[in-house]
Amino acid sequence: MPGPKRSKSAAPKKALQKMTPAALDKLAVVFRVLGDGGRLQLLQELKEGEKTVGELVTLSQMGQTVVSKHLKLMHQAGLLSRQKDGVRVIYAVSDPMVFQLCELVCGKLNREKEEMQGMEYMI
Amino acid sequence: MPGPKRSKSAAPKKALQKMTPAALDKLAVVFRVLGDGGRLQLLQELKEGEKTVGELVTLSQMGQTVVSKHLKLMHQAGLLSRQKDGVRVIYAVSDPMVFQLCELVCGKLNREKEEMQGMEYMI
DNA sequence: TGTCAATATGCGAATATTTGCATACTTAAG
DNA sequence: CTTAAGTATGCAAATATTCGCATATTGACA
Repeated sequence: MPGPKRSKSAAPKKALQKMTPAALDKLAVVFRVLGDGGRLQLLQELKEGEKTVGELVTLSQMGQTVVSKHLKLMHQAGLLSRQKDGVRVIYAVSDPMVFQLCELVCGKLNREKEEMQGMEYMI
Repeated sequence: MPGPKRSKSAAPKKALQKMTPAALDKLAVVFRVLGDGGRLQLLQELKEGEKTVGELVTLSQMGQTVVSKHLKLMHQAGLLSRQKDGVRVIYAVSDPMVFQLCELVCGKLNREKEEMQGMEYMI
């Protein structure tokens, strides 16, 4: 019996409603869509305002096909709105929440970076 | 020339510092780690407090190997802390920010769901 | 030292994602 | 109707991720 250093009962306190696996999967989909540098770059460009696919291709230096597919994915995930203007298609961020998400994570990453300052002599 | 319905200049307003592709990739990694239902389930269990690998295996119904790997990934991403207790290993959420992230996204998903209410007769 | 429990890791199969070419679709204009 | 610009899509190759078995590692204890 590996030492009783830690009580076995793990706080069955509140019985807070847990999300079902299906709900967690939907949540995961959104995170996965954000989990690509190229898509984050497009979001960054769209932060300044709505843009057409062509404008995003120019700005991002990515191929037209790839940009189109990234935009489609983000639109399907509900992150972007889509509006046709003649032959062009204008995409825009549909909910600024995405930027809050990025800021939260960036904040954490920056905090981690700071913790590393002055540790140049670490083994 | 497809109609000038929309001005060509796309607001070169603020020149707000954009993140480099490398920085965006680091951001993307964190989102990707959150982009898996199994890992979100583990985070959900860990919300109640630190737990050992074995406890998480029991709670999550996932295989030991998979749980161990998910935990390793989240630890590498800086989401979990890791502490040994004899032969056991105790994991805990290292920054409650992850729950803010989940709540933000869940909020959006729920808003979308509500918008769908009363649309039973949609085509 | 030998054994057992808890956790981690190497490896391969299954699966999913990303990318880009070629091409199809759509709309405006001649 | 034909053309051209802008965007989307089918497909296949490259790449990455997930999963689980078998096995290695670690620590406690006899």
